[in-house]
Amino acid sequence: MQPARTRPAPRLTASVEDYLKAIFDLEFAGGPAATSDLAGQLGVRPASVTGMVRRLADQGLLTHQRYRGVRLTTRGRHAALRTIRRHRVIEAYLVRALGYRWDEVHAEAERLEHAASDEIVDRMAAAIGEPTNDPHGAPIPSREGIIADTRYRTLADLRPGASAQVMQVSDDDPALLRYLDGLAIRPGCTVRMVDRAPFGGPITLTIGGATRAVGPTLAERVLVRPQKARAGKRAP
Amino acid sequence: MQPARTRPAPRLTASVEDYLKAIFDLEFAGGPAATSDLAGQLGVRPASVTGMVRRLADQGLLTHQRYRGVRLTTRGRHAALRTIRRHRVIEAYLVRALGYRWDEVHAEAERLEHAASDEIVDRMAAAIGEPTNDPHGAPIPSREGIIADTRYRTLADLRPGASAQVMQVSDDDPALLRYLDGLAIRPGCTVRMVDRAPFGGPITLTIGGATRAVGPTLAERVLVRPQKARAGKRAP
DNA sequence: CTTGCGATTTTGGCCGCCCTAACTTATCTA
DNA sequence: TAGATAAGTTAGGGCGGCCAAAATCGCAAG
Repeated sequence: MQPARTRPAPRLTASVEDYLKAIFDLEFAGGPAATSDLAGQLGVRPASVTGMVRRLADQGLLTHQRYRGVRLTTRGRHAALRTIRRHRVIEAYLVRALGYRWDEVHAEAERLEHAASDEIVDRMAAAIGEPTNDPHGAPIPSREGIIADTRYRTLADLRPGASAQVMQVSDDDPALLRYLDGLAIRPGCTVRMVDRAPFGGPITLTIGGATRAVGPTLAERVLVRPQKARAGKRAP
Repeated sequence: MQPARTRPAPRLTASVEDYLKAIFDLEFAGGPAATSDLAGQLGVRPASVTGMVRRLADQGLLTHQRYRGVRLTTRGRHAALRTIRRHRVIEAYLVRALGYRWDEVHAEAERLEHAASDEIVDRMAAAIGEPTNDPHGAPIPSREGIIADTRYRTLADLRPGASAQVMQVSDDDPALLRYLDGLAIRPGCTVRMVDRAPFGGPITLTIGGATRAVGPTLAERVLVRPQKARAGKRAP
């Protein structure tokens, strides 16, 4: 109600925060974010994206080259990281403090991230021991907006015989998460690629001694860090 | 994005929830809620209230008699009570689980109540032992929308010599809450009216053995339940 | 019964954010 | 090099939610 004197954080709308998050993700996946990709990610029409992009460019949150996509400015990136921090801390808190399952938290956090203050998010983080990653393995940006930008490979990239540690899984599909849980695929676990059939065929893995077959779409959604081959681990 | 098949809870906007809450409060304070009172409570212009009221009447959440104020329908009252439950559970949770002070929670809850699901609110309530009242003493509606409607008096109504138990204090002014805290006036404590000066003069009380003087505006914001006089309590 | 005043409503406008339909631009391929 | 196609943008609307200004109503006092 009162006009801000110094406007430290002009409080963006939920929609704006969603756009910035989506642009951040697309930029992370490589290059500038395209209008149609943004539209797909956000569930709106490309025309709506064009309109919003113009407003965000006016506010200095991103730069836009017509027909060439958008890039976040420093301000835009910081705003995106604040929202991402809120989202991921909330996810972690829901699991660790309120007993949610990892497949239930994304939707809830998607709404709470726009309403929760930085204050409450910091308190949540403190209450669960300042986690560095959300329940799906995604890194949590610091209060200052610094995020680990480690690049992982997907499970689908592993060569037969290679072992890897699962680092992160995609968080937005509850059914996928429940399925992964059943397979015991979760951040921190170790998997070994046994065989990869061509033409989108099944991928055979061992996870904790058990052998499982999964499809390529699932494998692409699991990020891993390959492990150095250790001679004599299993067959001396 | 998908059209709801059965629409169990059509998810109201934050603004609509605020209107319903405000109408509920005004109705509780007596009679139908007037346009200008609503405008004052919500911080908007009367013209805006008229417009919104028309929409809410169309949705069957309230009835409106032109120039005569509004009343909630059963549906509207239930929606209001769901929001109030969310608000008060969140306030209680912030204090009991995240270490907030009671003067800090109102503003935070005011935003979170519109984003939090009934699910998370129920989990919060369970985590802190299903509280029946929020930190300021206000009763928390049940999951089914039932709320205790006990009517209290204000501290200003007490006669000299009368004792009372503090039941509830108004929650929306942080400075008032901090001041009350300093006076040790909080729900559950016992106060005794010593003297009441006329013409808005000071009100003298004893609280836990200490004698304090407060103004009438403060006293009107403290709700109490008068106690039966017990002979020989202090002066046998 | 009339008049005046405060409360209420109507009117018209603005902004955010979304849509469809139609048009423009970039790029790829024949 | 000229389509064809995909991607992006413009134009024109709609709805929610707010506002100021103007018109209207209810009621009480004369």
